[in-house]
Amino acid sequence: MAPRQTRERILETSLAMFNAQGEPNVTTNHIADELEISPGNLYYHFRNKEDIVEQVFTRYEVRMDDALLVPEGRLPNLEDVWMQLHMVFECMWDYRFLYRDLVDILSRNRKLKAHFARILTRAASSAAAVLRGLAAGGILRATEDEIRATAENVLLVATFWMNFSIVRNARGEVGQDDLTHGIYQVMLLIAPFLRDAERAHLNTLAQAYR
Amino acid sequence: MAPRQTRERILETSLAMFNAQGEPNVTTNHIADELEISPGNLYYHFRNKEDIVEQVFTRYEVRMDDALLVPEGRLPNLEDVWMQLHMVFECMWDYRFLYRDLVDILSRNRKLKAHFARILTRAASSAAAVLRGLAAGGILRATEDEIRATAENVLLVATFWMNFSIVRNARGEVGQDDLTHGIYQVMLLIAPFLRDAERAHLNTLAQAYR
DNA sequence: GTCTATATAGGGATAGAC
DNA sequence: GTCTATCCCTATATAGAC
Repeated sequence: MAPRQTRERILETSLAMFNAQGEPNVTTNHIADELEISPGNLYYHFRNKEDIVEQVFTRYEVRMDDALLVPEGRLPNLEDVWMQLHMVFECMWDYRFLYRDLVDILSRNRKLKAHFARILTRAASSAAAVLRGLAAGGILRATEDEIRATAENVLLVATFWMNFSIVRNARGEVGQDDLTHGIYQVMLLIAPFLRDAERAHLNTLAQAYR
Repeated sequence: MAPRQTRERILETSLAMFNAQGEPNVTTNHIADELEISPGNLYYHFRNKEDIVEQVFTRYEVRMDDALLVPEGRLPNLEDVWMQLHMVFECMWDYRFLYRDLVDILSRNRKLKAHFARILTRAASSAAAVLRGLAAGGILRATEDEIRATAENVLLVATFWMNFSIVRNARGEVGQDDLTHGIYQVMLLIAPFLRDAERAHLNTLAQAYR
């Protein structure tokens, strides 16, 4: 088979298996079995398991960098926030293995840790910029300190929302519904600072997910 | 050596090593080495590694159950919230290995998962009760929906604060200072609902940790 | 590019002597 | 209660044939 294709299949299957079973529970042999190729073949394409994780991470990084772009040239509105949260949460969902064992995965690999920290920094800037934009547009009222603290909480809630869902449900899997709930949960962080009309509207929407 | 003592030493050392290196990275052989006992001896006292984790978890559970007790017979004030957050965060710190790899640890053990879910449920009740108490005392103003959503975010931020700290600092360890920052971060979740005087006071205090 | 076969290492766990 | 010795199994990774 063409080299590109096998390499690509390994990456796709690895991602799927990491997401389904958790990265620590997926071995190179499991991946090879699933693809019906030999372990030796897998090691022809990648130096080791960590190499696979790194390549998958790189794709995640590109995707998340895109999701974090803030629309320029105009002030953001609540619809923009909504849209951006969807982009970000869908990216997190597609690479949920990373978030499931975030500390463990990053602790084994300095490069990944540095890159993830960079993404968090970008996300913090993005969140703060959007909040400032909302304030400038009169949609939101908050001091600079409140904006900074809220941006930090937005980051934290978004980053660990899926883990929270998994851990809270005594049984049962986490699905796309929980993601939507997470988006609302993030919106509710900024709700107290919204103009009355917008806050009332948001609270009505959020009823369905409490 | 008396059986109680060796068993006790195993539990203490395991906890220390789990916290320092992460539970997935600590093997039964490592624990035995550290204690300068034989692996066979360790297995005389515990059926397997999971048994050790369960026993350590039980102690965590007792401790957290205590920290989540809400003072009865009077309305809570902000000082109570402050104190309780300290109790809870110190407990989380002492058993931080559990939070570091929460999803992974719980996914391997249904019993632990059920117990942790129970603790989260208790914590949610506790948080909501305290917020309602603050509202009843006129310290805070929020609708029932806002209280519910805020309690959920309090839970999430508290549960994953340490992981967030670890992951955000590109390098360097997490220490007790970060814990204090986490407590402020939780307080800032409820700040928007506080009476003006209390909110101003809190924001002043929080300056040091932004 | 892919396979088979295998080397190496380590972790979990037990048997049986002391 | 503790130790030594050991077994089993799995995971990573490589060598060399095809």
